[in-house]
Amino acid sequence: MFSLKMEPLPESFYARDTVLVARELLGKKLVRREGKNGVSGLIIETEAYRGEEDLACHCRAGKTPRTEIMYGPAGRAYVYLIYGMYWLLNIVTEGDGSPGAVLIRAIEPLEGVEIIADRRGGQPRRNWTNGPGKLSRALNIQGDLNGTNICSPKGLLYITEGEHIHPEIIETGPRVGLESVPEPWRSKAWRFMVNYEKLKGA
DNA sequence: AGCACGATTAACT
DNA sequence: GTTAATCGTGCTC
Repeated sequence: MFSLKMEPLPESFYARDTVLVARELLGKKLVRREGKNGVSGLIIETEAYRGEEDLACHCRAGKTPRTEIMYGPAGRAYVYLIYGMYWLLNIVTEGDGSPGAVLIRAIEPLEGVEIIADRRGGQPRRNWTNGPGKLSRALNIQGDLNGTNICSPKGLLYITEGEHIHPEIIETGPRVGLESVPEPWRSKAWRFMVNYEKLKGA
């Protein structure tokens, strides 16, 4: 039986305020398709990066070859390499010409757990996908996915409805790793997390 | 052309 | 708590 919940979220979901999209992505299901294999997880942590004025956003440098994707239509993957070895997955938000993106920081594995276990071998389960570089390793997300349209049902990467998250188990705080970023951007509470222990207990 | 550094992670002491 | 790994990007010369 075909389920509407399997449909990727439409571009209109992402073409809204970046901070709102970051919050609403909690509980959604991130799906990576690789041939006949599928790996997925529930999004449990995100961060918003919005506009050229946000000195933590790569867009602070304006439109460059790297940031160009964030100036285009919403619902595309912005994937970039950091520290020469970790790929980080973002989803482009806002409208054409208004740059912004949501960093996916952590997921809870749902499907393809054996594949994830292989790729994250040697690590305890709780450390499989609890960081942006780790989840990219688990889902085989690399630079070739930069620019991918994540609204396509046949795509290599997309997001569907997942679980409803009760507001009481959502936590917020400053974004991670911005020690050298000036205020007020360093302290903006644009990080959103699901308290997963409470989620499982619910 | 050269350089400093980063939205991180894992392995150290 | 501390630190190495490793390279694309944006800025300076």
